[in-house]
Amino acid sequence: MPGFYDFRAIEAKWRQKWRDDGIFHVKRDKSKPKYYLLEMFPYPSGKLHVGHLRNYAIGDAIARRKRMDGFNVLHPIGWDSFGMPAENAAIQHKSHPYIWTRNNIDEMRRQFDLMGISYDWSREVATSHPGYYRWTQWIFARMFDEGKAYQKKSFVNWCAHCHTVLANEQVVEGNCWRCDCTVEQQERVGWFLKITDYAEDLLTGLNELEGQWPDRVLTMQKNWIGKSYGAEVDFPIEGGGVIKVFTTRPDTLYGATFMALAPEHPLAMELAKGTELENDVKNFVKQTIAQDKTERTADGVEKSGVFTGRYATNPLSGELIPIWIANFVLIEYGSGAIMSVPAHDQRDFEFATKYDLDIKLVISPDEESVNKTPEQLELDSDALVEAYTGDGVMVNSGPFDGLHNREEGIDRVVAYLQDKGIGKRTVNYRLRDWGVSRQRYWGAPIPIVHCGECGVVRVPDDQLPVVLPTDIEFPENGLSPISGLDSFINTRCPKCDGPAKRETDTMDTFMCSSWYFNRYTSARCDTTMADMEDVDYWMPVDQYVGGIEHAILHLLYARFFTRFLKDIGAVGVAEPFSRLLTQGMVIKDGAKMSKSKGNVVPLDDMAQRYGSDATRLFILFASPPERDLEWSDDGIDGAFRFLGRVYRLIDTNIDTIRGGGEPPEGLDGLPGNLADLRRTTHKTIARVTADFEKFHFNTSIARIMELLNKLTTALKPTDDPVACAVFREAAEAMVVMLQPFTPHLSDELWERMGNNGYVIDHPWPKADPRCLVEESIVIVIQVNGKLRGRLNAPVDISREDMEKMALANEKVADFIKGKTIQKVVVVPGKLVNIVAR
RNA sequence: GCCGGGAUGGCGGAACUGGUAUACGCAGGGGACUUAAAAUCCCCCGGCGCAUAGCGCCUUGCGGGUUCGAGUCCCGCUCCCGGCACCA
Repeated sequence: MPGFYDFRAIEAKWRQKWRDDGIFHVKRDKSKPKYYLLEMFPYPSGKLHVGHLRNYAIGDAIARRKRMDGFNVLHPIGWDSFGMPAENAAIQHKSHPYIWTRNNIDEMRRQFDLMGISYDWSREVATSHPGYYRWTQWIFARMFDEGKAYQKKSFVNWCAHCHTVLANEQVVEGNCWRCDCTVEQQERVGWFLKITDYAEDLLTGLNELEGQWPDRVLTMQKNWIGKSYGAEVDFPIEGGGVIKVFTTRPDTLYGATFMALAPEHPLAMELAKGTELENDVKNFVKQTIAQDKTERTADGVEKSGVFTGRYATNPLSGELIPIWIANFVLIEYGSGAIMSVPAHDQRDFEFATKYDLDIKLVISPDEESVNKTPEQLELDSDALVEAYTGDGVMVNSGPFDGLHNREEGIDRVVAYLQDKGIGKRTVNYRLRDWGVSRQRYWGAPIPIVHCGECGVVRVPDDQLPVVLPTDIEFPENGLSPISGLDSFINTRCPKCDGPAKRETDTMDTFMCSSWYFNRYTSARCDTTMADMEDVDYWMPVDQYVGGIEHAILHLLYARFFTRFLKDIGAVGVAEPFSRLLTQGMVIKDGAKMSKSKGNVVPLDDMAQRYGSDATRLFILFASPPERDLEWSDDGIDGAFRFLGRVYRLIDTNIDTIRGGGEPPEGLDGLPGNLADLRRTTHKTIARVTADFEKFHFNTSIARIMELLNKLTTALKPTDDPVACAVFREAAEAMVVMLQPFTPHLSDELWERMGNNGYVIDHPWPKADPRCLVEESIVIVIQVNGKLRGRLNAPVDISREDMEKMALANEKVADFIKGKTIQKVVVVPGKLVNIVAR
């Protein structure tokens, strides 16, 4: 049946051809500029829905377009296939995570292929494959050797439901990022990566990403790293020892009237030992630590504390100040101890008021305060109803009195401390080391052996990978199956060959995803993590596409890994992702589309009803990429109708189109209607090209729809070779520009129009400036800024003529009747505004 | 509380650098084709008013301002979304 858009047959046919010809298979080729386009690889959770598709449809459009621009495009895909859902599903179905994962990967691979995404499947990786995690372990080993991976006992985030430790980045508002359960603090031994060694570098690196990454991602990372400038100061404890504090306000040191330790601080219990307050302290510490962190740090929670019975000396004023333990002091920030300046810090103020501690004003907004007596200043302190956190003149501060706190005070106090050897200028970061031990099974084993003789020994490179045993059973108690698996645990020490035990914790899966983009450059390399020549050719990723939810997690970790890998010479770049696009969520019925919400639209259904092309087209048309997208079942109908119209128009006029050769140059000599069509064709090319550059796919598609509307009215059966040529040019431009969105249909129509090869290998069309020339222009006429008429005028009309034409206009006359013309504004080639009052 | 982002027809969304607001699509209405329906094609479609082939007024969350002219710039609000939040 002519004109019937048989998308099922068309899509199957072209996918087969692409596969047979291996057209997405790329090789390193130094004669061509490279372009590395990457979408964040998925966790293989099962069936894909249209919400998932968005990420890949955006990436594919860019990858296809770049190839048309002559780039050697690397567009790979793989699977972030270690992780808890597989393990949980396996436990539930009495199966094995390996089976579950493999089945899901097979299913998702099929669906990606069904969508016609231009992946080079020969580079597919799966993080749970020993050929991959061998190199994750290898990187861990390098980190161990460089002192960047270490073991320590500390308070860690524990999710009882998931039965594992979580990194700080994986705790969202006190809850587990996966299961949303409350996270508790537990003291445990675990492995950490020294991401803090890179804090400064990760921060300054953000500068070069400005304009290339979304601002909000940069801001979020900056806040997360949380750099602050200040000083480290030693406070001697009466009776021996010192307490180190970090402060951003050395200028207020004279006002420090007490100290406060975090309950977890090692000195907390020790100081109270032997005093009559020992029991109170013990109770308070126990109670506070037991409290979960959200509760303890929640908004409006009252500050509370307990006196240790001990004193320290304020190193500047020489006064003895009491040492307290306070719930609002955090062990993980700074040194876990603070100097408290109630007059100038709101928290300290509240605490001091509650426990009746001294408040000493040392910064005054009022210049005259310098001349006040100590008694008067004391009265001022008593009069405070809240902390004064602003700037001013230093008072009550010995030799520093009279200095402006910020302009001079901070520097002078720090210089003094440094001089006396009791403090120094320093910066402090909020970023903590990354805890990577997981007490779960389905992850890469940490390549470490514990030997009674040699201690902690890393597994030598030639014994990697440490294979995750697959012949396991899940114990009832929720523990990892390998934690009690003797055949795995018992081994020999690589150093002394004595009996030793394997580490049974596995790695955080974010480690697996922190370097995968390197692996794609030489996915089957078995001598190293990635072949150096390939990494050098392909890295960095030119355009990364993914969800905003990884603004900190994955994107920060990957930046850290890349810096480390550069330091050891394994990669050549420090920043892995030159440009980042974060796509919005797909919303249905007011909520993010997700399996757990039960509002998913399965991809298979859409492919079956409308085809892959229509599904891809709609998801790119409905909203610009960065914004959220409201899924509409009716909307996809429209996309499908549009493709049907494209198909029908070309199919039913195929002879006319095929009759056209190269159109003549420019617009000269073309009859009006053809000149008009040709102008539209080239204008559309110009606009689609520009919009695509900015990834405004929605408007790109809208322009192509306009071209179709125009061509539908213009295209008539004819033998005239010139007309045929103009029709053909329009039809081809449309089909070629649709290729990044609807590749199957484009190739089909391209072939029918008598062309060889694939559209993706055809260059993106160029707008010919000679075809953009307008015959006449519309001049807008306004009176007092209001639209009163439009006129056709020659393109080269002069300002004077524009003004004359406007004033001669009847409508204008009506509106200026009885008024005086005060001014005439002429915008050449655009508009005339007559100001009459 | 602090830091971002946003608010445009019934809906998703357009609008270059301050210069024709509502492109494109959806939904809706009317018509053609058909025995009928689907599909397709054509027309209409922000609101109000009137002397209704037309004309006028109003309209981009609210209130001001700058300007010949503001969806766009400035000031002050409201609401929504996201991030951070006792960070010393």
